[in-house]
Amino acid sequence: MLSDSDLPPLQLLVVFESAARLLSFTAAARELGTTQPAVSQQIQALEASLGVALFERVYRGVVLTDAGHILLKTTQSSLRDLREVLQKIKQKPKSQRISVATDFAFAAFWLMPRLPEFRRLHKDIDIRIHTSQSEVDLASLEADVAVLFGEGQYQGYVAEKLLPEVVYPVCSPKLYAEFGGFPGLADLIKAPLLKLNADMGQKWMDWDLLFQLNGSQWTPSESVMEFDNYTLLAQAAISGQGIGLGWSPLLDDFIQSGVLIALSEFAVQSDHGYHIVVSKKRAPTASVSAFIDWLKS
Amino acid sequence: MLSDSDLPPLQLLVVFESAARLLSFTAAARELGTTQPAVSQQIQALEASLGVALFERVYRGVVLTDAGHILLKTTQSSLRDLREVLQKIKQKPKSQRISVATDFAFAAFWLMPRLPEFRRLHKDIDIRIHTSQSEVDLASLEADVAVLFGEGQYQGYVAEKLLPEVVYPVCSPKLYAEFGGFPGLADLIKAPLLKLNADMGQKWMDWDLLFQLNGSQWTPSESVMEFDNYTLLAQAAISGQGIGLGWSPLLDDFIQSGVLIALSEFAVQSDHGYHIVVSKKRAPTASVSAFIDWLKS
DNA sequence: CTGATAACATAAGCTCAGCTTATCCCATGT
DNA sequence: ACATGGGATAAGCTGAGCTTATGTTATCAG
Repeated sequence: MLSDSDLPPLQLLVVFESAARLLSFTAAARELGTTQPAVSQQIQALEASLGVALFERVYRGVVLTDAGHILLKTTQSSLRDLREVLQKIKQKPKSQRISVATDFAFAAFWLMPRLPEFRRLHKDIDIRIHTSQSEVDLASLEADVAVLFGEGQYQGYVAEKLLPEVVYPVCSPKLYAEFGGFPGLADLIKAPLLKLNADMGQKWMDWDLLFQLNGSQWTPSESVMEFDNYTLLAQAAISGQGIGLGWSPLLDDFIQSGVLIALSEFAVQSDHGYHIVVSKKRAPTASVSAFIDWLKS
Repeated sequence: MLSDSDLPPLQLLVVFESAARLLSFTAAARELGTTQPAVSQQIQALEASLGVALFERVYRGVVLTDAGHILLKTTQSSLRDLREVLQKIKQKPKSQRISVATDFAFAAFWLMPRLPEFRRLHKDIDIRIHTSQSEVDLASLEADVAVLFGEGQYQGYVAEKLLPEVVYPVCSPKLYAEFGGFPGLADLIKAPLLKLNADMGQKWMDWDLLFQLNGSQWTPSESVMEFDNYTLLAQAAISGQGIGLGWSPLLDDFIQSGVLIALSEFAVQSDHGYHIVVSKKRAPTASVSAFIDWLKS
């Protein structure tokens, strides 16, 4: 239904509005950076397409007809509205706010503690974080960038390794002292072990694999506490309820501050890790690139 | 302050609105009667001029960005407003209402009695009459057409003779009977004479000139009543207060109905008269031409 | 009264914006 | 693996929209 067959070239309305406001084709030409004959011909073209006189030519200028007055009123308001919305759009670049998708653990232990630094460096960039306990669904999520744990293979996306998966047992200093340390792997199972349920689809390192990679065989400890949520597991470890698996660099801050002790001699590494993932369909904006550079630093 | 340097070419907004509504450049091209590459390039030009992406290109089409949504809303309302006002202007041609300038006498005695007939013949034409007792000031009056008494010379205007000045004494049948008729000019001055003051700038026939044109010399009657307004003079004649000068065809209706008696043997004609006067600056519209044709009939 | 001035109208010529055709690329569906 | 749809891009053409030049008219000033 809406089509331009019933509209004259709209640029003619811009010229009309200027001439009608200034009541002079010569003045309009000056304002529009063109010439009087151009304005004269364009007004003529507009009047011809409408079949209505918009101006009455008088000595040294023009005056508006009734039809001209009516058209001026609407044209001025429409042009004003359009100018305002175009100005609004230009002032709010799409790249000013970026959305980041990641899992809960990375968001909680790594990103959130460090985000103030990014914000200090980039005051004009607003970060919105989408987190999920389960595997992030990239297809339905329109994030600008994702930081995901895994192998780094996502169809339609480019993934770049950010952090390798380095895992080691961690416990509180209190528990460590209570058991007199853990010189060997076999000593670990004397204490309660904190286990993350891996049935959420996440390919996380677990105790079984850690023992294998350390050249030993995992035998279930008599006391194993299971968690669905890594943050709860970490809290349990901090409060001395058992030994958990710590992922570098998620728990680095706790280890550095002495809240947790890393049993680094049992550290293992896999080919998994956290990756920066962006869509192949969109070149990253300047803001997204700035965020990615900061992640890598 | 308002200038087009801050507006993109507005035709781009027409193309944008179609593509945004249909969410497809190909469909927009069909609607606008052009081709998909043209639409693609125009949208790109618009996005480049704004520095903002308005569409996200997806499989088999496009979706709007936030900025695109904002722009669509305003563009649709502005285009709708403009379409409506342009339609309104086209439907109400300026030529539907015409303004006629004339003097009071012509308006009162000739035009107004006949106007219903014109209206019956032209139901779509609205007449607006501007009258004046003094000489009509054409320069400041923006009438479409004027009917003026005079010689027919007006700078910047085309004048066409409508009615010659034919003047004769008139009186009421009562007065005529009271004086037993007026066989000769000399008999006229036995009765009171009604005189129009000519100091208004109007070049009207007066008693002096009428006597001269009848080969006699005007000697003031003992009883002369003067009037500034011809309608009052006519009323005085009708009510039997004296003999007045009647202008054909202004008083034709009264003579025909017997309200007044024309002393036709003393009728004179000058080179003055009523003229149809139109501006050289404007070709008459169809309505004005219809009115002029009707005047002549 | 004459000449100057301002401003719109018109004519003719030039040029590049806006269109076209052709082709490429990609995602999806069968 | 092939077909299809739809946006992106390149290259070429043309006429809309501009320019310069000139004509016309009304008004003003000397």
